[in-house]
Amino acid sequence: MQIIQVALDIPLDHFFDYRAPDGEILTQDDLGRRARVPFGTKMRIGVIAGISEKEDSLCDPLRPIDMVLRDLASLPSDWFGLCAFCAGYYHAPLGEVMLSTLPAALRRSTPPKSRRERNIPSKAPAFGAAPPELTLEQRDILEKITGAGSGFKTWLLHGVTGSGKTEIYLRLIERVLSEGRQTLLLTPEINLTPQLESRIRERFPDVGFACLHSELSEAARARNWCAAMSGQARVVLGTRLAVFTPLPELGLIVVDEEHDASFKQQDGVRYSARDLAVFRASERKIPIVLGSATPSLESWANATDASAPRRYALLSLRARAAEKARLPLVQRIDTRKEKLRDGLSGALLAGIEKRLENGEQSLIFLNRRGYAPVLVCAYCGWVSHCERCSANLVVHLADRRLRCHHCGFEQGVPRACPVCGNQDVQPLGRGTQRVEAALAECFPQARILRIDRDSARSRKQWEAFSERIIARDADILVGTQMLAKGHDFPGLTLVGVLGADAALFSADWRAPERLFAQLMQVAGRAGRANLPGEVLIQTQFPDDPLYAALARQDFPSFADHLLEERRQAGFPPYAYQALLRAEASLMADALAFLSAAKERVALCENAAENVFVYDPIPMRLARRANRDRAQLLVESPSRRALQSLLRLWRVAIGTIKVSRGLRWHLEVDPQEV
DNA sequence: AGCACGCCGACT
DNA sequence: GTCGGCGTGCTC
Repeated sequence: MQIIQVALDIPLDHFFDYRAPDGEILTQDDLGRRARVPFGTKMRIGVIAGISEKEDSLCDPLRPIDMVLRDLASLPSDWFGLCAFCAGYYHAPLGEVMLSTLPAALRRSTPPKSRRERNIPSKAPAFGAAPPELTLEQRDILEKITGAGSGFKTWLLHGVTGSGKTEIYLRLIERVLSEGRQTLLLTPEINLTPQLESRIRERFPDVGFACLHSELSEAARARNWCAAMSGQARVVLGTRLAVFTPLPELGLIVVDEEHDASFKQQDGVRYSARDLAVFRASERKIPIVLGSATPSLESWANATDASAPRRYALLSLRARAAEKARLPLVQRIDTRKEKLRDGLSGALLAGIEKRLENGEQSLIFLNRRGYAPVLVCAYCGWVSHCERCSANLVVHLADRRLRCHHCGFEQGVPRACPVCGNQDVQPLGRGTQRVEAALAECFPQARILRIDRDSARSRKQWEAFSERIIARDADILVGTQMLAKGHDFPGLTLVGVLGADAALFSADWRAPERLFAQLMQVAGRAGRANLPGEVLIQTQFPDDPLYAALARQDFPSFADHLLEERRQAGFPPYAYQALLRAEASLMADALAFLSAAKERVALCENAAENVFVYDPIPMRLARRANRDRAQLLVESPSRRALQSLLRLWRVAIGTIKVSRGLRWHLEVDPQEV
């Protein structure tokens, strides 16, 4: 009798055995097909992961598969390999990995009808818009990549904004297309970078193209995913979830903005799409290009560290490619010496004034939305604290609400202090709304646009803003990191940076690296066309090496400096980490669970050798939405050692009796510790 | 993870 | 007398 192993979205490490549907015999061709199976009292969709033969007498009484779904081709074996690697490395149940990476529509029995074909692809690639002339540097880099052949190699392409990374991607894609192979292009948050999509479509108008991201409708996602799997789509552009898309003729992977934190999945299976992409390229024996103006320190170390194996090859684009455009001039404004008006220095105000006179645009970057981060009572010291979180409620004056940015709780802004009744309640600190208001007062004639998650909620709104900016229908832009990504704004010649200092002294030791990347990115918004750009950074610490390196636009020396610090401190990338996180209604329960887990490390034979286990501690945001959160860090200089401990440890943790309502999960290579 | 089974308190 | 609380254990 046939035994069919079916992967189901159940947090257990094994598959479930079924027999074939009555009167049917499955073939190897059914491996990788979806199947509807009875499970408990209900039907579920799973993936057929194994077919074997066993003598009838040895078989447990198995339930039959209800139906093998043959509407789609079978999932290919390299897809199984990728899922298995992901499950193994991130210690997630394999069935959960396999099912959660399928488009939701395919996890149901009746996937959406494939509607009329859109952008019918012709197999022969036709090329559209004439490509721009390459610079010497670009040509050199392309020669290096193509000269290395079509086998596995990881390239780290380091190039500042505007240096022409995208053109390199397009040329590589062109080449891969002409070889009859597919390209997978991963990008962080697609709604902020619609111009990448349009550039690809323009350049390759007759080539099958599909994008994959969470803003697509369920049906569209399933359709595009199928187009990728069938080979109809030759170029696939997507966010992190697209790394799992089956691509039968994959010839190249590109990860743009490879340092971006959004490549790491933050819930469910906590994988890094960038790292999985490198694995996938190595398995498929194809090249992969990681591109960034500010590579992650992990990648930078892999490409430059002389004391470690060089896993990546570094390619640098130093010059801006576009028409004689120069790097922006970065200046620091010492706010200890200057008197500020509503947080704005005279130099910055003068700079804005000048741009207004010249009909150019200014951008004020402040990574804090809302009007003010907290409301305080000047009399009794009451602060607007969230009832459910260990965080303050942010003042949103636009709609007179206090809002928690962590749990969504909100209430009206009180007229008086809820504790002592004093009327003197004041917003403390500054967010984008407050800066917008201050600028409106300073420059009543200016057209000011505020762009943050509150004002640009959808891709549509964001695009409408973009169009207004490009049409010069705005003079001053105030915004968060949303503004740092995306479109080129040709009229923009001044970038002002406010409130960046906090990241220099953050408890999160990755904060400086993120700040540098953000500032580099936002600085790159200034002066892209023929107009030279200027960046003014307001700071109390103008001598900080971060700002000094930024003023020189010198990522390599800043990265080398940080890497040296990390090496001495034994931090990643010179150590490998994993976190065990727990959350419960009571902090004591979460901590008790983690302590029990720590004790069980001793049960893991000698796998704990060379692995350091810290003590359980409350998380930085200790309480969120009425749940107390704590974590336990484990760390090792050896990835292998860490992995072998995690394998045993996870099983041992599973034996801990947990009180109802306690949740836990393991996170490998955490972003924030 | 769901979902059933199961064994003890306050209600028509 | 039952409706329902959530503790425990299983799902091929």
